[in-house]
Amino acid sequence: MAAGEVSGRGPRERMVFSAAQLIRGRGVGATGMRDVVAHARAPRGSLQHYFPGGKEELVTEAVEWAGRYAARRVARFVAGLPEPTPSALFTAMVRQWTDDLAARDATSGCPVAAAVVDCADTSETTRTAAAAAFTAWAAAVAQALTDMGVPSARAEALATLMISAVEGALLVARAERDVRALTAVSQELGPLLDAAVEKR
Amino acid sequence: MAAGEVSGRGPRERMVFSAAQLIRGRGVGATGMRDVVAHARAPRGSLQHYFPGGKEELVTEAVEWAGRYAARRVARFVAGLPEPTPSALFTAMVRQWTDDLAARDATSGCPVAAAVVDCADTSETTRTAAAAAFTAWAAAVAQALTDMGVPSARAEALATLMISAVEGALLVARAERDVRALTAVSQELGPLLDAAVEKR
DNA sequence: CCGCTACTATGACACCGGTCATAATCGCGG
DNA sequence: CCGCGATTATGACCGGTGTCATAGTAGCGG
Repeated sequence: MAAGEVSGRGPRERMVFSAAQLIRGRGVGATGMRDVVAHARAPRGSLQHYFPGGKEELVTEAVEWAGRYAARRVARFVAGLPEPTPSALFTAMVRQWTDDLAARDATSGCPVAAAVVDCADTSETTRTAAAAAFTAWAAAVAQALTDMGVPSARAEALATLMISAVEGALLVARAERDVRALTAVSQELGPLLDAAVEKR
Repeated sequence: MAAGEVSGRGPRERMVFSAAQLIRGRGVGATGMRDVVAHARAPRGSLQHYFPGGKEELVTEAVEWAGRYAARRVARFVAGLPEPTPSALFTAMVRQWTDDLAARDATSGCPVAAAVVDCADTSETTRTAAAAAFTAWAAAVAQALTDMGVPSARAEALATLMISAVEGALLVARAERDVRALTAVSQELGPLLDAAVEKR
């Protein structure tokens, strides 16, 4: 979710990416299809060609994309860790967001969160996609935790805790236009996470 | 935030309440002013009379109302606790949401979160109101924690952690139409919270 | 009854959104 | 060059939005 890269491969992929980008900034309702094609520098006629399901399809796919992205990202984080501890992973996750907030003046949040808020009870398929996104993300985190020695029973619960904390802190941080909440969460949760790895 | 009470005092107060109710369900963008007056059973003409600032004013006030409500609620929770421990307070906070989700099939979230997602970068005043709402809520929690013996330095950080965790878990729970995330968060965070009270 | 303020009623306006209909163009195999 | 499917272009439509203008009513002090 770098800066504003739009040079992804096909027009279709670009549109999905742009949709995610816009949604996470203004919410689903305020994101128009015309805005998406403009942002993706894609032809407007391609909308009804690539997304015959209309806006709902586009939004859903943007959410799915975000879920895959987050999951991939976790794997990359743990790979790049000096020494893999749960708290280090969590710090890395948080840092991604603090960097993102700083880079764009806290004008963007998480697209999945936006989709949940705006579509959870109007579009069943979008809601399901959001749930899947969270699940995929959590699975990646849980996997990383078990690899670090956390009993798999707790790993899942801790993964949802981590994701929930990040997502919530992101909300607060955006409202306050201050990274404070994110760093606080990272700080306070670290010890708890590390304490969960089984000593051997 | 009981069920669907609309019999609050004046028409103005009812409209603010209804706005919060609708916003937390469908988001700000999808909530029309006409919907609000209908839900509040208030005359449509009263809109421009009571809220000359238009939708922005109404939304902002709904957010402020939600913030006050959450803060008040915390005080009531701690008052009703058998024995006041941080984990017990957190469980009570979580339970309020699980009950709410169960009562309405997970069709509603937090109005403040919705406002952040939809208005954070379009309306400065609404964003500020959301920040104030979180701050008020956190202050109430932090106060409760210090009363329980948590050093005031950590109390603030823990309060934002609690709020972030609840808010994030609420998002996940709504997406999954399952209370799981909320209970997991409550479960995992409890010991950490209780460990923060200073033994004397 | 008057006058004044608080409130309500109602219709119109300008605007914008997603979607559809229809036609044009491209690109390539034959 | 033809044909044909994939893509793009464009304009229109319809429903819905927030907001405003204008007029009406209610209630009360004098």
